[in-house]
Amino acid sequence: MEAFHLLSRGGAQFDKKRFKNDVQLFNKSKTLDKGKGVAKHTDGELPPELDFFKFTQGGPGKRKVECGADGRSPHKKAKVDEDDESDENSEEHEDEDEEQTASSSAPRQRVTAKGNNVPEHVKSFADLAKRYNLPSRLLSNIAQSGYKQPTGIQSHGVPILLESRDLAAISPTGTGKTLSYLLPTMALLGAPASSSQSDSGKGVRALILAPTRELAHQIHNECLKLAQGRKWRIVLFSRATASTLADKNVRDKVDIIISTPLRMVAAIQSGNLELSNVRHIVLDEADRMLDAEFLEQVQEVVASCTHPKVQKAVFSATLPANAEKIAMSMLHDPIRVVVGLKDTPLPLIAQSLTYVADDSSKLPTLLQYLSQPYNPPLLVFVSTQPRATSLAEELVLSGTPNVDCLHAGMTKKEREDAVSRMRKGESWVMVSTEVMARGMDFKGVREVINYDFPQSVQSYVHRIGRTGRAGREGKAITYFTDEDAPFLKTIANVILQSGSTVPEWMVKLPKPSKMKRREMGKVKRADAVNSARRVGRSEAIKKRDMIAGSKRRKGKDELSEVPKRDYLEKPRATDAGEMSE
DNA sequence: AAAAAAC
Repeated sequence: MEAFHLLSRGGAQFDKKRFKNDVQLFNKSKTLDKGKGVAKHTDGELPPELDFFKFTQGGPGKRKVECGADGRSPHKKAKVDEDDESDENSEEHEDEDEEQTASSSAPRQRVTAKGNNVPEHVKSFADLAKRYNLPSRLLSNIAQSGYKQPTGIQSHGVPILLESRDLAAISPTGTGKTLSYLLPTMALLGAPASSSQSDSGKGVRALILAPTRELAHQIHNECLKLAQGRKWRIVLFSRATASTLADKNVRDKVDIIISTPLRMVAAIQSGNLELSNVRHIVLDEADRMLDAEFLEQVQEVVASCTHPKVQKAVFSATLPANAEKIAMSMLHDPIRVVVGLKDTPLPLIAQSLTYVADDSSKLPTLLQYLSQPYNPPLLVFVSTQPRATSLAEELVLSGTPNVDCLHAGMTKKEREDAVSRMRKGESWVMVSTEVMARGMDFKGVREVINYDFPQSVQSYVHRIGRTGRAGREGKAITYFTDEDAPFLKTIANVILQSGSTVPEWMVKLPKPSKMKRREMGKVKRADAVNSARRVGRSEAIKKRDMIAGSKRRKGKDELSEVPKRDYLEKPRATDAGEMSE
């Protein structure tokens, strides 16, 4: 572990023996597979951005060095989606992203596009601008935001949306989905409603829905970057902004609303919102938006968008069959674009599983992990709000510096503050629930720990997708107990699929039986009842922050209270804001 | 299969 850390800073020689010992120390954990993640520091291995075979199916066993100097796979037509049988009515083309050059940081991924008359993808933003005559201001804002080459989903998805087609886009975490829908939406809106050039009718014209406030906020920020220099009215919907829209004159000038579903439903029902002029609807994290709890709300919002020509698009890194069915039924003559492998984490993320026997062994394991070098900020996922609060508290009490916590039981302000500390790099260990699992783009996050086992493959993929963003490497560790055993095989297969390795016995486990699942359900439910009380932010953290706050006012050395750990890297600021989902 | 999140 330490060896890895030193290596990742480029400061030491890779020592296999030492590394092996460390792995054994961590029980069954396979921290890194065959040097993944340290490849660029060892001789003879391709740096990840050139390692296209990471994107082939079947894990490392199949990794062969048979690509040419340009790294192109000779088997690029090989099908890897089992549900890709050809369809009489659909046109299909596949290719690997050709726009990516060897110097590009983002790796190539296989892209498939299915549907009628699929528009040709573009190779660069310049191509895009030329073909669709994009506003120059929009283009310069894209450049200003640091986007250089379109990612797979951008080069394929943006033309589809610009040609006013409906789209279901499936692209891995951290591959720039947000820009893929914001750019065409803004281009198609043409001019702000408040400008004289606009003849687009009155009222909101675009709607973007996301499952959490934090994500809506982040999308809003991205949108504002693209909007610079023009008088776009882009509203992050909240109780406060909703009430300002009660004024019809204000409402008519709004171009884009970004919101969570329930907030929209409330506004619609209050009669203060008119959606009949909406021309573009985007569901981000579409599978989440279409699951049981959100579906009705989303359907109500979509039904309120009564304009005859509404373009709809859904985006996610994961889209289980049932969610896809619902999504496709909402879309009109859709094109389905898949980048990489559906429901599969990025190969850039080195994944491992760590056995921790039972719940009480998790904390010692984590503390031991934190006592060794790690790359802050570290994101730690737990299953419930009370567990988030109490784990954060335990960590603070154990002397771990800069521990933070984020769950939906906290106040809006507490949540905003936590995200802002994270963006500033002030949080070194962030304990959180599923609320942070999707879409959040903290560029500095190199490590994710699933302290509690994820409840679904989708959850796993999204949680660990908080690292390995925009072509960077990442590392994800998942703790599992005896109780998690029934679901181990499923996650092990996902890990294998994305190019990390797992012990052989895991894949040989029997399929989880329904009996076992039911038993687990009982245990978990009892657990939930015991801790059902509403929890706020950890008292220990509040106290710590008060102390830190008063120190900050006196001087800038607010860390003098916590034990110095000079082996800790300085956390990177995580708000560079180039690319997000 | 279940918790979290949404107001």
